[in-house]
Amino acid sequence: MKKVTINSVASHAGVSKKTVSRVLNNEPNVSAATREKVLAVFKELDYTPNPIARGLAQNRSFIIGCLYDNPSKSYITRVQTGALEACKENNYNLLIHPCEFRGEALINNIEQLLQTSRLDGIVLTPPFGDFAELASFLKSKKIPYARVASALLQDDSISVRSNDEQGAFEITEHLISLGHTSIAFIKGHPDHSATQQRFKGYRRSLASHGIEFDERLVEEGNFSYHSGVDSARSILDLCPRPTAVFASNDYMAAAVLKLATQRQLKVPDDISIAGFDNAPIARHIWPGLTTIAQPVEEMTKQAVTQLISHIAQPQEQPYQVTLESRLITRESTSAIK
Amino acid sequence: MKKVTINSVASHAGVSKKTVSRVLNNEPNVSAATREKVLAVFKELDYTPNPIARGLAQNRSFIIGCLYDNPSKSYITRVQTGALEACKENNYNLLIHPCEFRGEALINNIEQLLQTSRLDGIVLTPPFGDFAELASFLKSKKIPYARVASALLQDDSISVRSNDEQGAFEITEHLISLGHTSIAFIKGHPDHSATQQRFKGYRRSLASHGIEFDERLVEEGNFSYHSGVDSARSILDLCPRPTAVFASNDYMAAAVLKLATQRQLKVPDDISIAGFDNAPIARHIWPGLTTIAQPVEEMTKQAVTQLISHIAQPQEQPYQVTLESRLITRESTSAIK
DNA sequence: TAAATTTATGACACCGGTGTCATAATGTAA
DNA sequence: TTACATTATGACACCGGTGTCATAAATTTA
Repeated sequence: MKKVTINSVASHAGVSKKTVSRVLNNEPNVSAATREKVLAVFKELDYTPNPIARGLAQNRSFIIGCLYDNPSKSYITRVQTGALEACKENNYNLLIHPCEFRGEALINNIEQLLQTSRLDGIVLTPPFGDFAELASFLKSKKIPYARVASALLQDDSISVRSNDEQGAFEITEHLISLGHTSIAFIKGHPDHSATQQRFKGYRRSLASHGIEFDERLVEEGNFSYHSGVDSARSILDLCPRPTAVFASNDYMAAAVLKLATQRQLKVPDDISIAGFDNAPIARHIWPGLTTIAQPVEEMTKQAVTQLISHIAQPQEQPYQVTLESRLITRESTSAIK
Repeated sequence: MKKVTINSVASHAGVSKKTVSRVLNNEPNVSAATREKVLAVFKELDYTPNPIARGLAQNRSFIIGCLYDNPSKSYITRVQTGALEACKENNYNLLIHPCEFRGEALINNIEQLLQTSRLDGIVLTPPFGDFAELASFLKSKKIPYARVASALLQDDSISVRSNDEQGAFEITEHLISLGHTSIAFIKGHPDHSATQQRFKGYRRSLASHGIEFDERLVEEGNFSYHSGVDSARSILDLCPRPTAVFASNDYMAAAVLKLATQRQLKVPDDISIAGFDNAPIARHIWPGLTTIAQPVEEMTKQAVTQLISHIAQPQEQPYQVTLESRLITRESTSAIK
C-alpha cells in the first residue's frame, strides 16, 4: 500500500498540488467542479494531509504545551481534560510538561522545551500564570500563551479564571451562617495567586460580620495533603479549639478530617470542615466535604480555545474572563451546637 | 534576530549542510577538525535543529501517544509520570489521548489520531493492552506499541506488567492470617485483564486455606468509586455480614469504607477493608487502606523506554517483564475479634 | 611512485506540504 | 467586438532537515 500524499491526489485528480492544497485549506478561487473532483479523490484514496509537512511549511506544530507544577493530581487531570477538549475540536494536540516552578532553571527548561518541540502556544496553569518573568520571556520569543486560574492582570494576555475571592467569601459566609465565629484558615501555596485571593475572601466575610480576625487561626499550607496534616495538627492543638476549619483546598481539608477523626473528634458535630475546588476526594470521604466547585475544565477549555484562535489569527482585544464558582454543601459542615 | 537553521550554520562554518547534518547525528566520516569547527558554530549561533523538519525528512514525529480510558485519575497521572520520564530522557514528547474503549468507533478514532499526529509509537495502558483487534490494527499500520499492566501474551510485543494475581493472593493471605474467613470481593472492570488476575489470586488464597469459595460474596465493580458504592451496599446488606472486604482497587475500597462509616460500622473493628493499587486516597482517608503497591510509574517508564529504543532500532527479542508488587498494611485491616 | 583503498566532503534530490507569482480562462464594461 | 477585471490554475521556490551518490583528499598497498 503506497503512501498517499498530496502529489498522488493531484495526479489522480488531474490537477496541480497547489490546487489540492487550496481545496484542503478552503481557499477561494477554486471552481466548484474542481473542488468536487478533488474532494472525490480525497475520499477515494482516503487521503489525510501530513501534519508534519504542513508544520514545516507553515512553521507550526499544531501542538499546545501545558505547563504545570501542582501537588493536586486531580487538578492536573481536570486541566488536561479541558485542554484536550479544546485541542480535539481544533485538531490540535496536547503536550504535557510538568516542571518545577522554583529555580532559575525554569526559563532554561522552557527554552529547551520550545526548541525541541516548536509549540504553537502554551497554557500556563497555576502557578505559572502569575510568573511575570515567564510571561515576558514567552513574549520575547513570540510564543502565544494563555493563563488559567491566575490573577487578573491589566495586560493583553488571554486569561480565564474564576473568582477565588468570592468563592472563599461565600464558603466563609456559609460557616458563619451556621453560627461559627472561630474559623481556622489554612492557606495554600504562597506562589499561587489563588492563595491570596482565598485568604482575602475569608477575611472579607469575617469583617462583614464584625468577627475579629485572629492571626493564630491561620496556618500556612501549600495545597498538598501533607501540608494539610501539619496545619491540622496545629489547629486541633489550639485551646480553645476553633469550631470550624476552612482549608484552601480539598486535599488539605481531607487531611484535617483525617486527623480530627483519628483524634476521635466527630465531624461536623465537634468541628466543621470546609474545603475548596470540589476535588473528587471531597465526595469520596465520609463525611463529604463542603466546598467550592470551580469550573476548572471549562476554564481551561476556554483558555485553550482562545489560544488556538489567537494563533490562527492574532486578536486585538484580550480575552479575559471570570467564571462563576458555586458553593456545594455536604456533611462536613453543620450548625454549631 | 534571524532564525538559525542548518544553512546558516553551514555557511558560517564554511561547510555544506550535509556535513553539518553529519555532525548533528554523530555520523562517521567527519574529520576531527571539521567537527570541532561545526560544533563551535553550534555554540556561537545557539543552534538547535528543527524537529519538524527532521520529522518530515525521516517521517518521524518524536512523539509517543498515550492511550487511556480509566476511571482512576490517579492511575492515569502515575502512568503519565512514568511515560514522561522515559520521554524526557530520550527527547521525545508525550501526547495524551483519552478515548473510549468500548464501541466500534475505537479503531476509527485511533486511525484518525495516527493520521493527524503521526505518532512514532503508542503506549497502551489498561485496558487497551488486552484488546487484540487494536494490537493487530497497529501492527498492520506498522506503528510500534508497548503494553503496560496487561496480560502476559506469547507474542513479540513490548510488555511491562506486575503480578496482579500474586498481589491479590498476598493481600487475601494477609486477611486470612488475621483470622478472616468470610471475605467479600469486589471485581474490577471486566475489560481489564487485571480484573481476572486479581480474582484468581483471591480464589487461590482461599483455596490454599481450604476456605470454600462463596459466590454470594462476590460483587461486580468497574474500578470506579461509584461502582464501589453499589457493591458496598450489597455486601453490607448481607446476612451474615462478611468480616472483611477486598476491593479490586482503592477507589472501590474507599467507597466501602465510606458506606460502612455512614452506617456506623467501625473499620476495622466491625469490618476489615483492603484495596489494591496504593492510590493516594488510600492514605488520605481514615483509617488508611491496606493495599497492594504496584510500581505503575516504573512499569510505564520501562515500557516507554523500550518502545523508544525499539523505534530507533527494532529489536529481535520481545521485552516482557513482570515487576514485583508489595503489600502495604494500614489501619483498615485488623485481626478478627 | 603509481595504483588501490579508504575517508571526507559536497551537490542535489527528496520528505509533503504552502506561498508567490505568472498566466490562462472567464466575466464584465465600454 | 474589444478592452479590462476578475477568477481559476499551475510552475516553481521554499520550509529545514536527511539520504544517495559522485568526487576529492588522504592513506595504504604494490
